[in-house]
Amino acid sequence: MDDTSQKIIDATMSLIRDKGYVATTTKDIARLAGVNECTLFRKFQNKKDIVLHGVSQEKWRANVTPKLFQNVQWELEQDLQMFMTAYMDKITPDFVNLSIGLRAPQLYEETAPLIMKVPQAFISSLTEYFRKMEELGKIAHYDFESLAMTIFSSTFGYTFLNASFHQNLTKTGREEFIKNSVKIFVNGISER
Amino acid sequence: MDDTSQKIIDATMSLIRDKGYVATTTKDIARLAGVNECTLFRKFQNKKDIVLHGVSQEKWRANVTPKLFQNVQWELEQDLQMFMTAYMDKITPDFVNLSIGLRAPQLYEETAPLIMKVPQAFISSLTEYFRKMEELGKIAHYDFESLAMTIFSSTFGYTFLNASFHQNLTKTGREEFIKNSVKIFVNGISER
DNA sequence: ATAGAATGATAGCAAGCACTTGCATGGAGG
DNA sequence: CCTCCATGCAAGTGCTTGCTATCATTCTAT
Repeated sequence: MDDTSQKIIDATMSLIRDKGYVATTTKDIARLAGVNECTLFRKFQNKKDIVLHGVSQEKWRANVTPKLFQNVQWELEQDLQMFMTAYMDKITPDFVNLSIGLRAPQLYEETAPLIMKVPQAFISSLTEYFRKMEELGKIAHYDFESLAMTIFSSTFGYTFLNASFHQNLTKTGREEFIKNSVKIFVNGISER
Repeated sequence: MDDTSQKIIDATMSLIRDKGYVATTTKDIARLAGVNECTLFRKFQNKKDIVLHGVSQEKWRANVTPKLFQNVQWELEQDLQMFMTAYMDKITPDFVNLSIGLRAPQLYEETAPLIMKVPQAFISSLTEYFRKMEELGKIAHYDFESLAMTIFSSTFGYTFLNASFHQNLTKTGREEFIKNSVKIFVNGISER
């Protein structure tokens, strides 16, 4: 990937994050990238092509892989905190807004599978983690998929709400939210 | 509101839900509403004006008011289930998609406050509910705002994920999700 | 029955859109 | 020094956009 192409991709993705795909014009892109408009079409077939190159890049892609779940200590509270922190590190407000900006009918078919990968990876890995924790005798049996969905929903929900409404919705900061939520989850599935 | 204007508003809001504000053209609107394009501009000042009339209508607005929280039984598990069920009844996938379709820079200033009202109402009412439950001696003291945020995040997260990915993300159905989540929350804040 | 209001049909406006063409320029490598 | 490739520049393509103007038609209320 030459330098000019990369500048074009970066400009495109930034604009989509801020204004959405349809509202992002090729003139905008050229201006922000600091290149002539016709250069876009020398490097890429069309506007959509730029985006598809963008979403295929590591840089513009959240990298939530099962690898993230290998670094566990088999201690429920610590591990859950680590999972949530890792998710929020990867899924920044910028990334959330980019994902929404990509929600155009013209792109949906190609980009939706990519966007969906992150939640899927998180949920299935978390479910698998719980299964192993049960094997190790550290937690009781449970509907682990439903539990993973509860934990992921709240992690995702907080991330999204924060990206959309900044700090206007709650005073609860990120670390505080994670600590308190994890405590509830841990306590919530413990036997009495 | 005369019939023609209402048809125009309905068509506009449906299209925004499906394609987003920028991708929705006035020709699209006229076709779907079954009226001539120039009629749009006889009834409304411009395209944006149609949307602003739309979002001010009960019909195109989720009605999550504190009233919803008056119908409580002061029984934690039942009440939380009722809150989550009521939220998901109001915030349908259609409404979620509409909210995202309204996220255009041209509209943001005017529509964002309206969209933000729903989470704000939910969180503050829930926090208030917990305070009263403490007064009644039904639950122990806690950081209630943080707790409300955890519960709202997971409710919102599930709703949003469901609207975006349909059933491709989890097999956990709505009732099951609510029941299991509430159990964890209730158990999670109980003393042992 | 008739006036007045609402709507349709048609045409068109300027502006903006994604995208193209032809040619000039500049810088790197042999 | 020359060649070649990447890029800039200016102009322009056909099409779509939001929006308007004019006039004909239909509906409604008295």
